Amino acid sequence: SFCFLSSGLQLPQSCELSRPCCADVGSLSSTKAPQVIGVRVQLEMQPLWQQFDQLGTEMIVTKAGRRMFPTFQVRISGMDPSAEYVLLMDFIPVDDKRYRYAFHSSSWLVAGRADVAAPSRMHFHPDSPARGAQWMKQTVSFDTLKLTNNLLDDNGHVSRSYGIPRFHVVYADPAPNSDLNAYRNFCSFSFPETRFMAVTAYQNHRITQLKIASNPFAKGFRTTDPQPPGREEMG
Amino acid sequence: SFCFLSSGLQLPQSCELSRPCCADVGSLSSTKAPQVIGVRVQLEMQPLWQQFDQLGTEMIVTKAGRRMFPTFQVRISGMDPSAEYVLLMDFIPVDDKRYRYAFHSSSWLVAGRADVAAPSRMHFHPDSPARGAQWMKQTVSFDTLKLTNNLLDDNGHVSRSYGIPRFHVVYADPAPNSDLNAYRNFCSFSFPETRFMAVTAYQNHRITQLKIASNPFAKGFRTTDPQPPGREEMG
DNA sequence: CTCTTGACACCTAGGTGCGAACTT
DNA sequence: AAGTTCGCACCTAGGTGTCAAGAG
Repeated sequence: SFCFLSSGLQLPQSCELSRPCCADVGSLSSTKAPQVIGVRVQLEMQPLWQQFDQLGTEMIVTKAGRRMFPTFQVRISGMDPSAEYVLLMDFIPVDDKRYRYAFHSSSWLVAGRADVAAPSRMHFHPDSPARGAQWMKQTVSFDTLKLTNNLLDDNGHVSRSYGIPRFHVVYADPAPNSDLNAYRNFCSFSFPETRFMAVTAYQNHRITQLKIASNPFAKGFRTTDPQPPGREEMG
Repeated sequence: SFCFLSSGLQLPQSCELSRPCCADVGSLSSTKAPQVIGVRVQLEMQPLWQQFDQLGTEMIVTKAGRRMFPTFQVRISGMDPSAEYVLLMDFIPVDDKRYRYAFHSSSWLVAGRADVAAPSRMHFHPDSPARGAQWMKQTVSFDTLKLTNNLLDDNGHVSRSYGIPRFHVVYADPAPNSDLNAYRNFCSFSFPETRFMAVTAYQNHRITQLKIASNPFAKGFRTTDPQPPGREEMG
């Protein structure tokens, strides 16, 4: 019943979902450095993400910044344990449309064309840089990352647009002139179930209820009805 | 009235207080690397530290770990802005004695010899490593550092001993074989007013009152008497 | 009208000294 | 007796959705 869920949304062609994303630099130079070629990334809390995605995930954006929920967390393997990496996230638009929510049909409707999308800011993981062994040791969490109104562009027109997180693994090449081969030294990942609509207030009541049910910080809004076992505290 | 305050306590000779501390490696090889030779460190919250020191600072140590109050914070200058540094703290004994508190005279009395002091663990500043420009940009705070019973040795006999924080600036030398010249690449600092007695429970009631008056987390124990203006929230 | 902002009650998470209970 | 540990009430600091008010 959500138009954007059944419309076969396509991500930019340069990005193969949940697989290494090779920037569109031409086939001749698409070789990746050995430090990133084997990197594999697995999304954590995938069942929760899917649960949200089935309803049409909404994320609140505010001027001061609001955390994402669910939190973007990944498990990484295949790094060079002794090599240094920087981990980043940004957000890319899924389409160039803006939406409005039709309460009578409980669905999102196209409501015009989005502003020209300026590249979103890069969010460094606070532990960057660190060695591969450190990153692979445990789940990497972007729990302190905050979404703001200026997320995708500088016009403050982020909300009602549809986007998806992108995760970058950048090998910190110590070689001089390593910037000449910069495209070889990174690898990007996206997960389709993490796409979301940026909003300043929740539209879909079922999304609100799922947030309240699964985000510990929203426990104050839970009713006394016991949750189904195993579904609580998933964030 | 505190014996340890009037007894002319001396720090290890290898450490010149609040000045660069050259390890005792002999005069021939005492040259320091240019990245650390000019480093200057200034203690923050010095008036508060002095206020505590005049009463005889006590710091709670627990099994799980307890923060210091006042917090050890410094401002750094004279680093090479583009060089990488690691910042550390440890704790060194001021003497080899153990103490007990005599409530009738409100003073600490020598109560025996301390255990053989194993080297205390090193506490890395969580932002390490970082470039000099980053460290010098703002106050460097060790507010998350926690004192434990195993602080100075592994026998659990830390309390009732007298120690002082030591702060290390280590230049992360990228050169191969840099460990051969390791002594050249660091610089250590101590501040006499930061010395303290490690305790598992406060002994001097005036210390307790000053902690309550100045530590925001202890606000629940403050009486309704207004504090002298400018003395509150000093931590 | 649609959308955004800000104050608010209610949480999580964790830092305080207190005092009873415990250990030696 | 002396020293340590642990649960506790009371804080700080900050993450929730709600709802009224504001902005366009």
